[in-house]
Amino acid sequence: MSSTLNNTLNRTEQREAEILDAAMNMFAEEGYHAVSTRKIAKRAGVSEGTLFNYFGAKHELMSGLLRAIYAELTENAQAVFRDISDTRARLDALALNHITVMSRDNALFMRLIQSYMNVDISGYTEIRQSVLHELNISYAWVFDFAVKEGMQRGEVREDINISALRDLFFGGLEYGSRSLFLHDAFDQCEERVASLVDPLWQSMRRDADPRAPENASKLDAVCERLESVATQLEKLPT
Amino acid sequence: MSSTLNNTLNRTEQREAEILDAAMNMFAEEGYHAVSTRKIAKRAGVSEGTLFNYFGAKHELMSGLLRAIYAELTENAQAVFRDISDTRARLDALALNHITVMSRDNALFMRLIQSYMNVDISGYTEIRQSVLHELNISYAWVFDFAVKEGMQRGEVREDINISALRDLFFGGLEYGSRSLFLHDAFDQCEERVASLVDPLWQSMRRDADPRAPENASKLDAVCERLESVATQLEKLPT
Amino acid sequence: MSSTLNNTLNRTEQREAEILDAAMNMFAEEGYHAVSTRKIAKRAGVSEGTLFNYFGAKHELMSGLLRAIYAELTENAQAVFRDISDTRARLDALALNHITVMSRDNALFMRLIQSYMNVDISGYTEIRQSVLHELNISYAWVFDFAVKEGMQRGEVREDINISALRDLFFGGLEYGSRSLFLHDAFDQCEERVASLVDPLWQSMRRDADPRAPENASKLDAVCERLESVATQLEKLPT
Amino acid sequence: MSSTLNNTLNRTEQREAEILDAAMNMFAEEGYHAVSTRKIAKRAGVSEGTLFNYFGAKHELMSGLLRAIYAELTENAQAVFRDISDTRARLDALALNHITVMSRDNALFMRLIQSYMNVDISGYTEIRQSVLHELNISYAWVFDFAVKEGMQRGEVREDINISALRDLFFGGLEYGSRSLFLHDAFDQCEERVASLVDPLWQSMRRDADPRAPENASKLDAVCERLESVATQLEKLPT
DNA sequence: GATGAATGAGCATTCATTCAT
DNA sequence: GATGAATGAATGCTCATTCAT
Repeated sequence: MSSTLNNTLNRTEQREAEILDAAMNMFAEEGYHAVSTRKIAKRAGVSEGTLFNYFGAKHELMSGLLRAIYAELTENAQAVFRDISDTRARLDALALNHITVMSRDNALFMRLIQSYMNVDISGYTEIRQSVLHELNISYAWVFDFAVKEGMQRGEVREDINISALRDLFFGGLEYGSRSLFLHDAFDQCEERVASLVDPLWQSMRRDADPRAPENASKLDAVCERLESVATQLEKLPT
Repeated sequence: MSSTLNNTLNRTEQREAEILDAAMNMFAEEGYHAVSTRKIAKRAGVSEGTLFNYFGAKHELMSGLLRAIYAELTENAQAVFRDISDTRARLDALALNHITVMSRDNALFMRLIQSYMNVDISGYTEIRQSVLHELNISYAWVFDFAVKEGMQRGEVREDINISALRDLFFGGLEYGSRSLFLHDAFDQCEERVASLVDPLWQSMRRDADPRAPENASKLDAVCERLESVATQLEKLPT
Repeated sequence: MSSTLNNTLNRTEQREAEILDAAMNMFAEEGYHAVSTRKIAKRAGVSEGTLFNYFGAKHELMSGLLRAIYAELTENAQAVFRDISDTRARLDALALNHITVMSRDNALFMRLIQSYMNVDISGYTEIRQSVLHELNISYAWVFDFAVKEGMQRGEVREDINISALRDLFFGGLEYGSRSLFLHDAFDQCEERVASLVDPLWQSMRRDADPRAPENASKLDAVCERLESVATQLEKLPT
Repeated sequence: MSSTLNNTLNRTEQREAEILDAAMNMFAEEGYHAVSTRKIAKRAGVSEGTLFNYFGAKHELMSGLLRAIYAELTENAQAVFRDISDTRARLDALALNHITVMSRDNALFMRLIQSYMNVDISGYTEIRQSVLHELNISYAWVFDFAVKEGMQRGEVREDINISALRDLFFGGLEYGSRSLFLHDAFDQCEERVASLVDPLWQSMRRDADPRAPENASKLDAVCERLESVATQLEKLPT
C-alpha cells in the first residue's frame, strides 16, 4: 500500500499518507473496532493529537481509506478500457483488477469494507447516504460501462438483466476472493477469475454458445441430414 | 424472527428466544458494536444479569443468532430436496429460500453476518475456526448437493467448476439481496432470483442452450425447412 | 480437612460441613475474593440457594472456617496441657501444633487468615470487633497460660515481657511456616520449631544459661578461688 | 506518606505521587478489594482515565506502593549500616525503622501487605514469582547482613540458625506492630522494639549473658565477698 | 428443605476526542 | 504544526443475595 499512497508529495500529504497506511494495515489485521486511534498513531509514528489534526474523527480514516482504494480501482479500470476493447477480455481484466486490489496486503480489503458497514451505517435506512454506498455505486459503473459498450458493438445481447449480472459479478468476486484466501491459493487467481467470468459471459454474449458443443453438433448433423432429404425431395417428380 | 424462535416451549427457552430476538433486531438495526448488552437486556425486558446467565458473553448472542438462522436455512433446504427433484427448480428454490431468510426482519441479515466478521475474527488467520465460517461451510453443502445430484441424473455437466459456481451463487444472492433492499423491491424477489440463477444454470446444464440465439435461429430455419418438406411429402401420391 | 469437619452427624450438619470444606479448599487455593459463592456451591454439590440457607452471607463461611480451625487449635492445646507439664516441652508442642494446623491442606491456612483481614475488617478501627481478632485473642491465651504456669512452677522468670515474647512466638511461627512452605520443607518442621522456640525459651527460663557454659564455669572457678583466699585471710591473725 | 512520595518533581511525577498517595490511604483504610479505582481517582483529584494513564491496572497501584515502601525501608537500612556499627544497636535500629515505616499513616502498612497477598497471588504456587515475595526476599537481606557482619567482628556466634532468627525478627515485628496498634501504644515503640530484639540478641551474641540472674546474684555475692576481703587486706600491716 | 432463575449495582478498563502548551 | 496529558461516559461482565416454586 505504501507505494500506492505515499507517492511523494509535500510534507503534510506525506504525513497523511503515513497515517492512512498505518490505519489500513491495522484495520485489515484486527478490524476497525479492535484498533484504537492510539495504536494507529503509534504505528504511524505521530502523536494522537496529530492524527486528529489530519483526520477529524476515526471514521474519517475509514472513508479516506475507502476513497483511496476506490480511486485506485477506478484508475485501473480506466486503463482497462483504454487498453482493451474486447468485451470479454475487459471483464476478465476488471475482475482480475478487483480481486487483486481486494486481496493485496494479505487479502484483507474485504475486511475493511465489512468493518465499514458497521461504522458508517447505523441503520439500514442510512445505507444510501454512506460513503461506502456512494463509492460502490460509482464504481459499479465500471461493469455497466463494459457491458453497454459490448452491446453497442454487438458483442453483448440486449435482452440481459444487467443488474442481476452485476450482482453476480461483484458478489462472485467477493466470495471468490474469500475462497482464494481460505485456500492460500492466490497463485490461481487468474484461473479462478476466468471460471467466475465465464458463466456470466456465456449468458450475455451474442454468439452461439460454444459451450454446448454436443448439442450444437447434433443440431448441425440433423440440419445436414434434413437438408439432404429436402434436396432429394425437391428433386422428386411431383 | 419472533415467529421462528418463539415456538412456545418452557419458560427458560422462551426467555432465551426473547433475548435472541431482541439481540437480532438491535444488531440488525444498529450493528453489533453499536449495541450494548445493557440495551439488549432492556429491549428483551430482562436484567443484564439475566442476559449473561443465558449467554455467557455478548459474542455468544451473535453465535446463537447465526446458528438459529443457519438451522432454519438448512431445514428449509432439506424440504427443498424432499419436495423438488428437478435440479433447476431446486436451485431456484434454494436461492429463494436464501434470499428470503436473509431479507426477513427488515432485510438485515447480511448486516449480522458482516458485523460478525469483525467480532469473531480478530485476525484473518482465525477465520477458519470461526463459528461463521463453520456454519458457512456446512451450509454451502446445499449448493454442492443439488449440483452433484444433478450430475448423477445427467441434468448437469460434469466438467464444471463447482467452486466458482458456488461463489457466484452465494455472492450473487448476497449482492442481489442488497440490491433488492436498496430499491425496496422485495416484491420482485422471484424474478430477481430467476435472473441470478439463470446464467449459472445455463453454464451447467447438459442440454443445448435454447437461449443461444444462433442455435435458435438455426433451429427455426430447420423447422421451417422441415415444415415445407413435410408439406411436400403430404402432397406426394401414396 | 474432610476428616476434621465431617465427623458424621445428622444430615444438615453433614451438609454444613461439606460446604465449609469446599469453601476452605477454594479460599485456600484462590483467595477469598477470587472465589464466588456460585463456585463454592458447585464444588460442594449444592445449589446457591442452599448455600445461603446454611450460611447467611459469604463472609460467614469465612468466620465458620476460622472458628473451626481455632477450635481445633484450642482443643489440641488443651491436650498439650493435659499431657505435658514441662514448660519448654509445652511450648515446643504448642508451636508444633500451630504450625501443623496452619500448614495442613497444602500449607494454606495463613492465606485464609490474611484473606480475612480484608473481608472482615473494613477499617482498622473495626479490627477490635472482628471475629478474627476475637479468636486470635482467645487463642493467644494458650501461650500466656503455658508461660504463667511455668512461672508458678519456678521454671520461668517473672521479669519477662510476656507480650513481646508472645508476638515473637506467633509471628515467628507464621513466618517460619511461610519459610517451610516456600522451601517445600515441611519434613523439617520439628527442627524448625525447635530453632524458633529456643531463643525465646532461653530468654525466659529461670536457670543459668547453659549456652554460656564457658563464662559460667569461669565464674564458678573465680568464686571458688576467692572463697579459699577469703577463708585463709580470715584465719590470719590481725 | 505524602512527605515521602511528593518530594517535588515535575508535573507528571507529582501526579503519580498524588495518585499513589490516595491509593495508599484508601487501601490502608478499607482494603484493596473494598476500594474502587473510581474512588481512588476521586480522592486523588483526577479522572479515572488519568489514573489508568498512569497505572495501567489497579494492581499496579499496589505494586507501585509496595515498591515505594520497600525502597524507603531499604534506604533507611543503608543509613543504619552507614551510621551504626555495633550489631545489637544495628538490630535495634533496623527493627525501629521497620516498625516505624510499617506503622506510619495510621499503622496500616501491614494491611497493605496482607491485602497484597491476595491480589498478587492467586495460587500458592505463584507466590515465588510475586512482586511482594521478590521485595520481601531482597529486603530480608538487611537482617542477614547485620548478623553476618556481626559474626565477622566476633560479636555474633557462628552456630546460630539465621533463618529461624530472621523469621522471629520479622514475624515478631509484624505482630508487635499490630499489638502496638491495637493498644494505641505507638509511643512505647522503642521499649517494645527492645523487648523484641532482646531475646534474639541474647541467643546470638558471643559473650556470656550478664542478664542471667543466677550468675548475676552469684557475681554480686562474689563482689561483696571480694570487697570485704579487700577491706581486710587493706587493714593488714604491710 | 432445596432449588436456580433473576436481579442490578458495581467493577476495572477503554477510547475517541480536546486543548493548553 | 505538533504534542500528549486529561477526560468521563460507556462497556462487557460479575456477584452476593433473594424468592417463587
